Amino acid sequence: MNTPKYEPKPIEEKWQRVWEDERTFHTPNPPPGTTDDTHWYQLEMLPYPSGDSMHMGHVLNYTMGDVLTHFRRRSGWRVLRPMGWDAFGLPAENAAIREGSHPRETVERNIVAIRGQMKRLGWVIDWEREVSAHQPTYYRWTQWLFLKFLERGLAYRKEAPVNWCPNDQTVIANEYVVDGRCERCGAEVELRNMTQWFFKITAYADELREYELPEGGWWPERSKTIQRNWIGRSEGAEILFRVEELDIDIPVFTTRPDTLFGATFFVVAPEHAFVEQHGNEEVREYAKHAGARRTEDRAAAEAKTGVFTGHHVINPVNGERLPVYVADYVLMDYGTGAIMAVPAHDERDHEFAETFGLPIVEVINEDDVLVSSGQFDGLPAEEAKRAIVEWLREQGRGAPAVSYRLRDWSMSRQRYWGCPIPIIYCDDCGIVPVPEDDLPVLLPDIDDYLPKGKAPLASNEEWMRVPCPSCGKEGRREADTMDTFVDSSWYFLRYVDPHNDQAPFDRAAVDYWLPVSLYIGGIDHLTGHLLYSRFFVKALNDMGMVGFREPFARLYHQGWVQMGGTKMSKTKGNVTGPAALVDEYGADAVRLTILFMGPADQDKEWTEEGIEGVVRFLRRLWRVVHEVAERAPSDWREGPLTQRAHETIAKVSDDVERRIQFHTPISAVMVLVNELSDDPAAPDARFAAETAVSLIQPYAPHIAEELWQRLGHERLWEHPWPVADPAYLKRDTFELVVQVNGKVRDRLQVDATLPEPELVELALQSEKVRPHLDGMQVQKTIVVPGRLVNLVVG
RNA sequence: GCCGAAGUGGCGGAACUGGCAGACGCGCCGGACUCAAAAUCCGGUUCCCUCCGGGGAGUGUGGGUUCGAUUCCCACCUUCGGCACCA
Repeated sequence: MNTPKYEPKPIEEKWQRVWEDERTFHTPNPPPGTTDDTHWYQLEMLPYPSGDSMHMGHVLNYTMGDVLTHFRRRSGWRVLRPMGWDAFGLPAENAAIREGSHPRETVERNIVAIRGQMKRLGWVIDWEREVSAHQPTYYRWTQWLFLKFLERGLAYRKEAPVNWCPNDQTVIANEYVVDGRCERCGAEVELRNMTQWFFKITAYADELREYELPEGGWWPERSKTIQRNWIGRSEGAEILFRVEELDIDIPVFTTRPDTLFGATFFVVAPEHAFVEQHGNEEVREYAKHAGARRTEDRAAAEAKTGVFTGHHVINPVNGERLPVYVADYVLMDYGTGAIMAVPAHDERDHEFAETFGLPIVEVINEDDVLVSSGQFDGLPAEEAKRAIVEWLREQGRGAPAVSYRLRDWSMSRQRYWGCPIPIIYCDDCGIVPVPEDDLPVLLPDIDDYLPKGKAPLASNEEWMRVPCPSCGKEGRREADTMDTFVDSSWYFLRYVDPHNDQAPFDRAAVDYWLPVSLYIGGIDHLTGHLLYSRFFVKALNDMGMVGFREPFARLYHQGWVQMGGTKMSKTKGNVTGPAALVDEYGADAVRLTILFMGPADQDKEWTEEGIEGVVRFLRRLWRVVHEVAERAPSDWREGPLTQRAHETIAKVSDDVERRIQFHTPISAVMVLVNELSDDPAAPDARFAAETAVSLIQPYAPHIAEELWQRLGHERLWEHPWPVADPAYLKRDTFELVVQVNGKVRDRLQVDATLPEPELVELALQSEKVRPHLDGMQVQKTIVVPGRLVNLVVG
């Protein structure tokens, strides 16, 4: 027998050429009006082309999606599996700056390189649907959607304290400030008051806390909890406090209206308008310094600081005059930026009161009942909350209110490489949207795009000057660009209808495919991209543009592939790519290795050692299949491998489909191949070999296709996924475990049809069991049919 | 501080619904083939004791429920993640 050597490269190139020539992985949309429940939209988060190669984290992510895609396709489903590029934004622009080229050149070169690697890995991707955020055919519709949000009041401009990254020289969103630092570059962010565009994501705060998933959909509980933590909902009341001498009201938000009688002073945040309008020089001086500090630093301060403003407010519930302080422990961006201070029942207020010698009045006793609270005395605190708010409402001094931690999404960027915001400013007409027919507002090519603390586009006079669409007088363009996360908040809709030049997408097509059946991506995007996308879809649904309210029916987070204990990423520089490994061992081996490393949702340390075992397995599979092709009979007769093969089909199918688990199916096929190699001439060896090849195909499609051909067949990629015959999953005999007092004493091969009393009888007679029964009474017998007998003795 | 997840051989991990702990793979040990090596194949590999029949212990720690617990409950330890001067 002379089995040829397994050489992956020519085999992989051969089949990749076939798939490319035949457009094997192109999935056209079904004819309009098609309804079926056997379609699947498989999506993994799209990559940033900020470098010219992938790392092993990408390989894990996309290979998982690939296995699922093959599995669903062969199970008879119509599967959409696209790919695109998150090409705008800081990472790409910074990469271009580093290498001194234009961002467009950098990303387009990187896209070519990464696309080549993806094809070399043999992934099932419908390249005819490829989109990239930086192409005018795409960002035209990003701009169009922005205008729709503007019409609905969901995009707006305001001056507000925003996070400024001094290194990247742009505003960044709250969601991408981590521990007070820029998520991209690690620089400490500063708070700056700036006029910016925002998306009103807070309008959907409550809805985003709920998950309106379709039937069969699921999100990990952990993911939902993290999003809910981020949104942060507190129920309470808004209460008006009057400054008599100024004839103004200052609202506060509190979760503890029951403690209103215990308020002994009042505090506004340094950034509060009251300070600017009514503060004396000392107050404003304090506020200026305190307000410039980051929240993290304020929280870390050893002692409470503040200044009395000289003003007083009236407590609406008892008419007491409370001194108004400005203090930096009150934050402008939560609640109303002002608080009623109840030192007896709030730690921070207590600390402040101690420092400044302010009175402390207890209004709730140990039984959680109100005291010293006028007509509310004796009420349990929970009841008092409602009663006091109701009383305030009657007086016109308060109302129930809900406060969120979530802030509106600040989306203007003072950088060049992004989607232009389609707005024109006119001295007479104000903020004027660019008419739809004039879209896209093209991003001009400029030589000097370096960040300089203000939008680089602003210095391009020719581009900036434009007639006002409303009155025709000269206006000026918005020079900021959009946050990259705007681009990626709707890309999954564009894939469905990527070449549409009349609309961002066709509603019928989108309603057919969406929500995404399974979305795979890193958990780090939970409070950013994933929240933004859900907001977009809910808003689009309210605008009648899509027929669903959640973009992603199921969500799966792959674990980090780490090196040296930290996540592989370009910023950290600890990156290993697949290219060299693919050259040396082949794409199939790399695909198997990354999935065989362990549960896909767990973090893992990358090591090349694992690839050896996988390569051994592939060589063994190769050899055994050749032996089978040569020696096994071509007609099938049942043998011991038949049952094993059916068991493997059941195991692999269930793991992939229901459990979304990828490493145990590989083990199962290894077991089958190991047994097959013991007897490659068995009467059912051919069936076992075909089964092994068929089951490993989603993981290792090239070698599987080649071996399938050598077994005399064609086109495994469209061959129906095997189905386990239940008749073979039942065993005629089983191994009966015999326990005495819970300890295993014997294992007996017994007929599966034996009734329980006979199983007990066999157990009692076992040579290995009898010594353990000596001088003992059998008090109880437990029989688990098909498994074990436990004799309880004493 | 609040909320959540996870702890199993030398290593990655398996055991899905309370029923054989350690599948599969790595590594290691021994053997075959070879002048030799690589590759490949075969056998062994949780720990302790052993008269080689077997016996005992064992899934972070301590308790509990149960005939039976890696799995369920309670407490604790460790690690990781989210939120945190959020009123």
